[in-house]
Amino acid sequence: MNAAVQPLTARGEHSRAAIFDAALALFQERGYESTTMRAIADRAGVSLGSSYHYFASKEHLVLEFYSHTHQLHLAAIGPLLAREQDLAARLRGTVRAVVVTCEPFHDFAGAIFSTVANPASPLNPFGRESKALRDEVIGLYAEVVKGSDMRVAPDIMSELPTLLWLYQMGILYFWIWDRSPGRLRTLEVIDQTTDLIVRLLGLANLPVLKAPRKRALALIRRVAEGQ
Amino acid sequence: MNAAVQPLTARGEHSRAAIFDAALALFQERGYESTTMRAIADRAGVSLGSSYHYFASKEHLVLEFYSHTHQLHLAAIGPLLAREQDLAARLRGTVRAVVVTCEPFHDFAGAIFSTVANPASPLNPFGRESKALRDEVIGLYAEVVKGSDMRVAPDIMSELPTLLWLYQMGILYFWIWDRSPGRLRTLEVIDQTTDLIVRLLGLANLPVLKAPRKRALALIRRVAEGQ
DNA sequence: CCTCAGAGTTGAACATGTTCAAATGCCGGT
DNA sequence: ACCGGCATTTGAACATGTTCAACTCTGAGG
Repeated sequence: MNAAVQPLTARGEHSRAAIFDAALALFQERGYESTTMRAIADRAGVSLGSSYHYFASKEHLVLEFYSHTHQLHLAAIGPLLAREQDLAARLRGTVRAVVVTCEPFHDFAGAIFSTVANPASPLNPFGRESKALRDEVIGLYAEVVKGSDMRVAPDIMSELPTLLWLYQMGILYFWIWDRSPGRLRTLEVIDQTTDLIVRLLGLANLPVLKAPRKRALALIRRVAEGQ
Repeated sequence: MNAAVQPLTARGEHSRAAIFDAALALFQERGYESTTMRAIADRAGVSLGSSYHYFASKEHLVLEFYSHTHQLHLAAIGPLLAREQDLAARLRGTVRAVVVTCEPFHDFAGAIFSTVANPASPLNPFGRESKALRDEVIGLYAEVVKGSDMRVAPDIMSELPTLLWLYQMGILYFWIWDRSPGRLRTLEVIDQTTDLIVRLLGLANLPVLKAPRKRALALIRRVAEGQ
């Protein structure tokens, strides 16, 4: 699998965009598996080979799709983060916006999660190729917390954004399976879990819990240090 | 994808076993992706078509592999469960045995997890085809708890085995990524998390925590009810 | 020994992700 | 106008999971 090429001319730029747009449309219409690279190339008006010139594999089209939805997500929560100070509201709004933003892609999101979980896949969330995007999302959660009026101790803060990113992935996995109308169950679970998280953060400051807190943090660091 | 056939003669039984053995050996030697169905058929001494007669797909070979390791796991923990009464020890031993049993397959376990996570895959842990095995594993964790001297309230007990099954999957996912020598990090994490779980179960009985406990259980049920 | 139903087996054919060497288009320099 | 180099494009060829219609084998019944 050769690395994909960045377009250097307007013509190339146009081709690349056409390929991605075609892929996005076809994924939505027919799902991930049923969309063939040939069909994508056809709709984009390019040859099969050209698709591979700009995207190293079908999965890399999905990686691009991530960035795409991430941009939509950022746009969706901008106003909220600008005005709201309450951490629970910021967190709830941010995570709700994730699933709302992804809703149009719900039907094929499941297929995508499969490749995501594969350590061998370029898309896997811990991998090199997805690092840029991962860091951006983790950074976003850092901002969600820092922009609130909640005071979080430094030792917790150093792990919290990563934990929230993991939490968001868990919510997404739940959402994939959610068949309830309007995906209401996912929204409810988000409301309850974000509330729970904020409560726990409040409790963590109690002096009584100093020892357990140290223990928990050590465990979390131990788990996280591998990456 | 047609359903696979159960062998009805000794000859068929022999073919089926040869195919599975060949697949297992090749998966270990070359990994999942690099093992082709043709190579499996070759080594098993049957034709390509025969493999599909007994296993509906390459993924179904992996499902069989699950059952296989599950049997190994059961055999490994039998003595422990028979003699040990302490819940922490039972749980630690059981989960440790999972990763120890799976150790020979570590290199290709990652590839397998990918298909597992895919809602469209027959292997996905919530799906119909893996229900039998899933129920067996959940049942095993029920036994791990019930055979201990720990008293667990009925409302918790009704969710606990499923939660422990989920927990085991989380450990396996961590184990897949673990590159530490002897997979020591995974073992450490198991020790600490099983300890944590048992402590939490102890705390859950405190009258002070009655309300939060009800809330948490309601949330868990809400999350679980979809399946 | 013959028949036959059905279990078991086969390999060619197909679909689709991927590779690659060659062809084409484009542009700055002369 | 021509050329050289580079970006871009192309589609045939390949690898591999999967399907399927035809074939072979086996054992019971007569």
